[in-house]
Amino acid sequence: MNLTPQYKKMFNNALDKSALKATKQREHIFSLILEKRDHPTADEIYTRSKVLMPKISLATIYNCLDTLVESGLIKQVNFEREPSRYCPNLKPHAHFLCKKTGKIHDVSLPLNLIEKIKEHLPKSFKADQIDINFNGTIK
Amino acid sequence: MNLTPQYKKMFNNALDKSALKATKQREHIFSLILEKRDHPTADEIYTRSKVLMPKISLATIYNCLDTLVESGLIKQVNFEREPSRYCPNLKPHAHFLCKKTGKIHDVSLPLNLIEKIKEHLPKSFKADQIDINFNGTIK
DNA sequence: AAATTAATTTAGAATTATTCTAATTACACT
DNA sequence: AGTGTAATTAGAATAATTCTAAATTAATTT
Repeated sequence: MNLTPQYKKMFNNALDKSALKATKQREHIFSLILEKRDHPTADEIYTRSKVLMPKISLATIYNCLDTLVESGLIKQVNFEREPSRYCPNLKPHAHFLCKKTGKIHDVSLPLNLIEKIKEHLPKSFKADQIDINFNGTIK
Repeated sequence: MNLTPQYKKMFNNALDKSALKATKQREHIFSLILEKRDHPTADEIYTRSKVLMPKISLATIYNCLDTLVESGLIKQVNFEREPSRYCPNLKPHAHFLCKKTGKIHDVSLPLNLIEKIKEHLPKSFKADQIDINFNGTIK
């Protein structure tokens, strides 16, 4: 529940820019995602949130996660039919899901590689977002 | 419900290799996905299947789709929290979801570009699959 | 600082996609 | 044709997410 001054500033700016309010719940959830960078699901975030904020509701978790994604503070990660996960890494990167452990790992990618992939889009396609997801195992 | 001889052979081989049986339902669903290459959901496939096979059940649709994916005849495509979609294009390609129309488009990619992306994985990461998904709009 | 207003949170119900269960049917092999 | 195992089926169950409507709160105005 304690954002560093930089993150606090980032948090306020991002919400301000999207005309969203800085609430205790949003800040708490953002800080939890920053703290343990393990791509938690909404339900895991719900459990962690209740430690310090026992009255928070699951609907609020979903609402807050949506607004944090919308304001660009976190990213939503989706693998197949699994529940959505959330990630505070805003640098260009891919995700790797290990079948054995079920854990997701960030794989950083150079921006110019991502640009290169985008070059294969037809001219009329304007991409807002690109998701690169690997499935496999880690020895 | 009529596969060309090539696809029929491909269908039988793929199921054989995985020790799965060639059933009317599996063949029907495979042929529907090949026929209208529009990335349908399980529910859309259910509706289309019932035209010629009115007694087919939704559970069978899910079962068959899973076995077709498992045997490598089709690919499963997932975008965010939307229902899974299915794609018969087995060439290396990405998917582009247009926000305006909700339609998914194939974007073919050279194999060597995909190899290049994989080079960024740590040595111990063995990728079985890579999904590249764009979100955006088409003018 | 109190009042206002619109956004946010909340609990619980509702929805949606998907999976499970247990009985029936059909494929592939002899 | 008969046998054994895998697949299909209808319907119930589950899991993740969204919706609803009332209560609360943040930010703004007085």
